[in-house]
This record gives sequence, structure tokens and C-alpha cells, in this order.
Amino acid sequence: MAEQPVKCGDCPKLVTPQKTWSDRNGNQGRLYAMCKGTTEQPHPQWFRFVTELTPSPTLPSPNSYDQWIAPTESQQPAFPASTFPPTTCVVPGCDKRINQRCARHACAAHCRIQGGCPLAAHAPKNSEPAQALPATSQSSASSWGVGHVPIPPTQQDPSTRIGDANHAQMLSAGYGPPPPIPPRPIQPIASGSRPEPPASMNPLPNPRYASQIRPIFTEELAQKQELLRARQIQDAERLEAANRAKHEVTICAWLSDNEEPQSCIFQGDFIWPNFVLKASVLSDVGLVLGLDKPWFKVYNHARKLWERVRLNHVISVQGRPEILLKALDVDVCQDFSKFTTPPSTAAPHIRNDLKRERESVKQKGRKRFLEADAGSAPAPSRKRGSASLSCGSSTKRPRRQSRSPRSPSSHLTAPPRHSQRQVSLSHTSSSPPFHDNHQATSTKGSQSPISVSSSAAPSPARIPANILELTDSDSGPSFRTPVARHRRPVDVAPVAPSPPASIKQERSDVATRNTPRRTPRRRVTSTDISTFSKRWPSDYHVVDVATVLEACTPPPPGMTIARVFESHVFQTFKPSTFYDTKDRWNVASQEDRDAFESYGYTEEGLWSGFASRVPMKNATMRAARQRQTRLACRIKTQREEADDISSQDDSSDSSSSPSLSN
DNA sequence: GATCCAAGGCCTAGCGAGGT
DNA sequence: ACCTCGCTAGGCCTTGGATC
Repeated sequence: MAEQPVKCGDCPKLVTPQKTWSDRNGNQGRLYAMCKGTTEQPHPQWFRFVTELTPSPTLPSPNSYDQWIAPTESQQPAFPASTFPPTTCVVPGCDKRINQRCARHACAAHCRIQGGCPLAAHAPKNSEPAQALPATSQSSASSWGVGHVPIPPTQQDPSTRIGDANHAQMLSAGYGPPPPIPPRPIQPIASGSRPEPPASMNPLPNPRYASQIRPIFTEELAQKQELLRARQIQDAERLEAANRAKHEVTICAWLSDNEEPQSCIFQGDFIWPNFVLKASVLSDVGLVLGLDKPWFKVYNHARKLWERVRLNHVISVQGRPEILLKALDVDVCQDFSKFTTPPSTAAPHIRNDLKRERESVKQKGRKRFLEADAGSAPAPSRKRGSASLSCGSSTKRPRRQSRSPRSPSSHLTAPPRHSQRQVSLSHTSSSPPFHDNHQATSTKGSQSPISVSSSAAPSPARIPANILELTDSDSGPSFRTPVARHRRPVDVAPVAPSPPASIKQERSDVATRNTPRRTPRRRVTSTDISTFSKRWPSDYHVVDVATVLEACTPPPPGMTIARVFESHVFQTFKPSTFYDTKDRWNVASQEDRDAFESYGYTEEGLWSGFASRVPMKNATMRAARQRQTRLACRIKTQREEADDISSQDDSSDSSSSPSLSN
């Protein structure tokens, strides 16, 4: 490339660049221009390196200032020189020659417009030159729409420093540091043989707007968002489908006698768990009602009976999403037992149905235990030991209802079932219907012997409440429990009926009282119990118990079972007792329920009698366990006694032997 | 009266579901 | 993760009947 002549900065002379031969300063090979003026008009040496600018394929022109970056200290020559700065005014449209020492690289007129520079000729009118200079080239560049990269103060052209009085002179003398250092251009990456990627794939097609998100990113973001949206829709659909499948209701309707029921499954068209038996639903299962007869029957699983309801009856399907209906004139429901018996008892799958598998294993263990118990249990040789393991058998001895003699009083006449329920519920509003009236009772209860503990027991009036203790079978096998148990208070005034709230509080206190077991004990008698209050559930009537169970399952929204229970029964809610009672009620046959409910508020209608009739579902197992425990306890006691005797013999022998020897 | 036995009542621990 | 609630299981205690 032929070196173009460079105009001297101090004279009009054009200087041809020369190559540096010396490498003393590391500039070997670089071109420089030097001028000392003419012989007629000599001037101090003007020196400048000449940098060759090669046109870039991506850069619009070598003069584009925004393509330059600030040179580093090491890159900066002592006197860099090049064709930069431009020889003409940088203001677009102005091609006037400029003073090379102009900090703005503009003609005088445009420099003055921009605020001037230290040059005297470029000083704005009515102002001191060089004082108003924005100091950096970037300011001018920005005002002209070109983007100079800021030059650090240490690298800034000293000629642009404000207030440097000697600077202009140095410049004019040609000794000063060179004019603004042009940043070096960004060298384009050699494309080589690699093809240029498409514009959409280039993340930085125009570095001037590098902050702008390129399509390559926006498209990816859009794809991600689209995927996310699709997944959300899919999840919502899956959730809804799962909910619909989970909350489905099966309706079986018997339309006529000895005919198979019409079955229909409903999903989603109702708000779980309340299902409205609308006309459309009934017509779907074939049950068409007339305007004059909007009645039909719904089976109540809890009470095991058919109940007459009206059109648009709302039924809660929680726990049992199967609704059994029948027309009013249907008496015989074919295959009815199929819908009321629990699910099949086939062998459960060991992997698919772990819950039933566990249950099955547990049942097998129980069965073996019962068989072993039956084998090891003493044969019913004892006359009184007629206890058979079949607790549900009719041979079970009846328990004498002696503890809580009833005074049926107003409940003696048992009205029909529904009216009974209404009566008892109406009592709730006025006075608690199931709460004891605290009558001092007599009859059989008083006949039962009052056994006082062998030690001289103080009278009930003298027993402090806090040391109240019940009898414990000291002689029999001891079943110690580490927990504080509920003790009946016996020192409460037996007759005086106190307000319900106080009784309740009293009971609650007693329930939470931790009574020490090594205090003088006193056996609680039937009299004490009967004179205090009724016990749940044995002292309550079956009709009342059924009402309470019905009210508690499920409890009204916002209420717990305990609160509902305590609002009906004036007694602290004991979950285990409640569920035991509930289980017994559920296990009972419909005949037993009807029979005991029909007894009403009579002595026969007491829950204790019902409990004697209907065993607990695991009563056999409990009895067997208890039997085994007693047996083990007895064996242990006998062994200990035998050991004691033998040790006594040994000691007597040892004690007697010396005497004998003596 | 002592003893055995069965049954009922009550306790704690623990699980599972649902909500926060 | 934590809590509450419903529910169950297993064990202990109490009571009362039957028998010796």
C-alpha cells in the first residue's frame, strides 16, 4: 500500500511517512511523519505516527468514531499519528478544513457553536476560550450523534484538559502530546471459510443496540411460555378430570318390584359433596315423578332404612358416593344386598392393594391367635365357665341392668320412631334431653353390694376430692397403666342437682385430674354412680344415642364432632367411646336397631341392653387377649410362689442345719 | 366372700387426609 | 413442615354376673 502524504501540523507542507527502523521504543516498522518546516520558515519538529487503516467489511467507514475503542496505555505510542483525526469538519455536511488542534475536530464555526475549545480562534464569542469546553470528546461526539467511547482521564488527550494554560502552547509548539487518541477499530472476526449465520441466529448483529433482546432470545422465550401455558392447561384438565373421577356419584333406582335397579353415574354437574336429586337426575335413572306425587324413597346407609324424601332433595355423598332410590310403591328390591354389603373380600393384590393386604395379614394373625386361644383355653368344664368365644352368640349371659335404674317418667310411652326423635330433639332447645335429671335412684342399683376396701375407709364425706381413689384389684392380676385415668367423683353432693354448666365443668375437672394411685382407696358403688349423672352411652337410651350419632356424622359445617356431641350429651367428648358406640351401632342389624328404638325411653331401650345384644366387632379378640394375659399372669404368679416356697425351704434348711449340726 | 370371666369404658399412640 | 381432625388399635381399668 502506498503511503499517502500527511499534512504537517505546523505548516502547509505535505510530509511523506517514513518507516521506523529502530526498535528502541518498540516501534520498529511503524510509519511516521516528521516535519521541521522549510528552510525559509523553520518550525519546531512536528512528529506523528501514521496508522494505516484498512477498510472493514462490516464497518461503514474508517471514520466511524463509534467503531473505535480507547487504546490502552501500552498500545498508545508516544506520538501517535494517522489520518485520524479527520482533516475536515466532523459536522455532517461541512467539509471545511479544520484546525488539527481543535479538540472537537470541527471547523471554527461549528466548534464555537458547540462551546468552543482551547484554541483562541475557536473561543465562543463573549466568553473566555477553553473554559467552557466539555473536556471530553464524547460530549461532542454525542451531540453530533456519534458514539465515542469514553476515554479515561488518564488517557485523555491532555490538550483537552480544562484550564491547562501551557497546554495550548505546547500543542502549538509541537511538543505536546498528540491530539485526541483515536481508539483502535474493532477488528472483525475473520470469517474464514465458515458461512455467516442467518441474521436471526446472530445474537449481536448490531452491537450498537446490544441491550435490545434479539429474536433468537424472544423466540425461545415465547416457546418456553407456550410450553408452560400448555402444561398449565394440561394440569388443569388433569386435575379436573381427577376431581370428576373422584367425585362421582352412582345412583341406583328400583322402579318396580323384583326388577333389577337402574344405575347411572354422575360426574361434575354438582358441587361436592352435596348432590341434588333433581327431576333431570331422577329421569335419567328412569324415576319419573308426577306433580301431585313428588315423593320417592332414599336409603339411609347410616340407619339402614328407607326414608321418604321430596323432589330436589339434597343428599351428602361424602363417604358413600352411592345413592339408592326406589319408587314409593316398590317393596321388594332385587339384589339389594349387593349394594349394602361391603366390597368383595377376595384376596387382595400384594402390590396394588397394600392396605387390604395388610388387613388380610392382620386377620390371619388374629385367626391363628384365636385358634391357639381356643386350644389353650380351659375347656368349659367349669360350670360357670360357659363363656364361649362366640361373643355374638345368643348363649351369652345377659348382664343385669342394675347400675342405672331408669325412671322413665315422661318417656314411658314410646311414640313412633319419628315422633320420638322429634321429641328428643325438641328437648335440646329447652333443656338438654339426654342430660341427667340427677334423680336419686334406687331399685336394683341400691341392692348391689357396696364393697368398701379392706382398710378402714373413711366416709365419702370425709374423702377429699383430690385424693379420691377408686378400688383396684389388689388381689387379682394388676393391670397398671401409666396414664391418669378418669375417676368418678363420689364426694359430690349426691342429690342436689346443680346447673348443667357446673356439672360439666366438674366432670371436666375430674377428667383431667391425675389421681395418685397409692392413696386410700374406696370402691365406687352403683349408688354413687347413679346419684351423680348418666354415663355415655350405657345410661342413655338407644333412641338418644342414635340421634347423637346421626347428628355427629357428619357434623354441620364449621362444627366438630366433639362440639356437636357435647351440645347433645352433657359429658366430655371421649373419642374412643364415641367411636366404639358408633361402631357398635353400625355393626348392629336393622332388626336390632328397630327393636331397641321401638322400646323408646323404657328400661329395655337402654343402650346397655343394646350393647349386651350387639357385641363389639373385635370383642372376641379382646376377650381372647384378656384370657391369655390372665393365663400368663397366673402362671407367673404360680412360679413366683413356687420359687418363694422353695427359697423358704432352702433357708429353713440352711437355718435348721446349723442347729442340727450343733 | 373369693375368684374368675366377660364386657364396657377410657386412655394413649399413631395414621392418614386435609388445611395452612 | 406443622397442625387439626377423624378414626383405629391396643391395652388397662372397672363393673357385675356366675360359680365355688
